[in-house]
Amino acid sequence: MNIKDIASKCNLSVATISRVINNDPKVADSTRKKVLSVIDKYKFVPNITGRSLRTQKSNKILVLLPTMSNQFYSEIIQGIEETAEEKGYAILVAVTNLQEHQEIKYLHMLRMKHVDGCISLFNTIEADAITSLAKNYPFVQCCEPTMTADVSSVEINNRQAVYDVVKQFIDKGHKTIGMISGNYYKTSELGRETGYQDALRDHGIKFDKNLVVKNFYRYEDGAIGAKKLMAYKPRPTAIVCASDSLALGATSYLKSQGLKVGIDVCVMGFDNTSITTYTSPTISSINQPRYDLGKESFKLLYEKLQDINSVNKKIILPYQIIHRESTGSNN
Amino acid sequence: MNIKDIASKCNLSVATISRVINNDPKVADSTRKKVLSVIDKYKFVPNITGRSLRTQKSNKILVLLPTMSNQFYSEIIQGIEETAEEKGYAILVAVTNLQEHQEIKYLHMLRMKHVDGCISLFNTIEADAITSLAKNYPFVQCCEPTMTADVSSVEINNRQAVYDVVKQFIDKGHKTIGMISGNYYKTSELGRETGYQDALRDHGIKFDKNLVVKNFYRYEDGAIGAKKLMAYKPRPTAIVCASDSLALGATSYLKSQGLKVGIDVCVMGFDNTSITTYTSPTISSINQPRYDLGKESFKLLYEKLQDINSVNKKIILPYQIIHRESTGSNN
DNA sequence: CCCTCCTATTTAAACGTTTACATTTATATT
DNA sequence: AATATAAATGTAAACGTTTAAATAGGAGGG
Repeated sequence: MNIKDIASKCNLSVATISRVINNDPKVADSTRKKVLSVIDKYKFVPNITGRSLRTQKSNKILVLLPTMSNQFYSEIIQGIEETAEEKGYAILVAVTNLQEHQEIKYLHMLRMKHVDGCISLFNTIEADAITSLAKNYPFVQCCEPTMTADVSSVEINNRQAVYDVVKQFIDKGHKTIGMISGNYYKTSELGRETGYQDALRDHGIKFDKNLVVKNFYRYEDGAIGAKKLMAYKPRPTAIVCASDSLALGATSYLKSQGLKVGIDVCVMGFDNTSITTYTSPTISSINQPRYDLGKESFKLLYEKLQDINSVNKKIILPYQIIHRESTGSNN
Repeated sequence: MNIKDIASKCNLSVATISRVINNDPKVADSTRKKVLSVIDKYKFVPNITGRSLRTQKSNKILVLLPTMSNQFYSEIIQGIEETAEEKGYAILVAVTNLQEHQEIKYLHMLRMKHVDGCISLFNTIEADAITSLAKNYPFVQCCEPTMTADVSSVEINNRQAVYDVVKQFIDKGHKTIGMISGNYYKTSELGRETGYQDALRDHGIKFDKNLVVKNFYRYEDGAIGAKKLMAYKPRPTAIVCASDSLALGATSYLKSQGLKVGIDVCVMGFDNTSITTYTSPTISSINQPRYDLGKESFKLLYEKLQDINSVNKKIILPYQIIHRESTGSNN
């Protein structure tokens, strides 16, 4: 069943059928009604490949993830998906596992026209490559824009978020505050570390690099980080972590040492993933507006899909600091 | 740059170029070499849409997920992806959020020929619909085959897994064993509950439905379930859960009541997601071979892609019971 | 030198759309 | 009624491939 079959059943040309399908106003109401009824009767659905070939559009966009096993991305994808669907785009999710060759392979889909555009949650390729990619293809970075690359992006103000948290700690009387971070050396991570340093500086506390432990983002690394920090003299009374898994690992180490988390030592996570409420104590965290990060990313991409030469925008969305038991809150 | 351009640069017809691209043996070695060098020189990549239109194949398969926010699916998808790629298939991930209309929408991609086949991790539509779908399109169910549907599937023996766990508990002297399960009433869930009942029966313990609490699969439901079970007289000394999140919730409730998990009460989870090692105590769990579940699913799908009339197979893969602190293990 | 039989290559149709352009039909204007 | 204008519909090319069927070019046999 194709458009030709429908045409012959309607005693019309394929062009008219196509016009009805595409809501072209230049077709008589009576004709339109007849065509629609036949389409409905035979449950005809236009072949997307034929359409793609003719229009040179796939109406698909690629969403590039570093990993599937981070709960954080789930809601971002939902935000992208629902917004994209409204505009007639389907999404295709690919996972790089932080492998550059995988990333390159998937980005190739843009050049091969398998997809019309791409929203990337994490890139390992260098800034120049990103800039040139973004110049030639609809491309948006979400949460983790590549520094110095000229590209549209959506993120939160990571620096300010950690700044606020550290300031709150200081205001509450904490004098020795540690940080457990990662070793990706990417925008969000560096922003968070800068926020930490800036807050200390602005409140008259001297920065000591021994109070910042950098490693991977795994649970274990949180525990290792906490152990190192607890060896510092005087013992830190607050720790801000660059992810929830780090905060969780840190918490577990602190508990194992008989320290009361939220009383003896406060711990702040990052991303507000659901795991923060599954633990004892529950973990305070910085919430990113995940759904909206996805939604705004697609909106930016859509501008590029309409006009590849449209100006690159950098969108910053608000975050929230959520206090739970690990920072002494009881709710 | 299309196949025609390459042809004219080679002074050959498009047919020959196409043959080279598709490794057709009926082309002279010298010609092949020349064509390949030109293709390489211009970095030509065949347009997939043109090919799809002509061959009536998309070389894409759909992977249908109930949710993105379950760590469990991540590795299954990886197994599918890597196996699919070897055969030249790309995967397209879609999320139903357990909404039937979403599921129907995505399954429509099969009929619309957007994808050549589908591996589904969870279906809500009825058995007859699955059977008829599987008869007409390459379709495989992974982990959660629809009962009574005639369809290829891959899963573990859920009944046996729980049977083994309960038997181990009994062998260790436990007399009162509770279960916290879900209320999906799907194959895996019912299998797990049957395993629980059968193990009790086979070892002379009378089944009491008050020792099985059914609710959602959320963390909270684990806590609620544990609370109910702890009210039972005599107090259960072991609990087997239908998921890790339930086990986690149960554990947190037990701890809040001053009970030592792994000593006073043993808790067993299901799926062996990474969270089981992030908690204190660490949670014992039943491991499903996730990567292989994905891999074997694609292999089954591939048989269907080759011949839609090939016989439906049911593959059962092995599981492992992983003991951690929550069942008294100390490693 | 002619014929047969391969092998290598070309030709042209087909896949299912969309759309610029051409044509027909209806309506309005004089 | 004749003409101009607008609206509705039709025609045919184009998108980039693959692949039957046709054809050309040799090699080998007689």
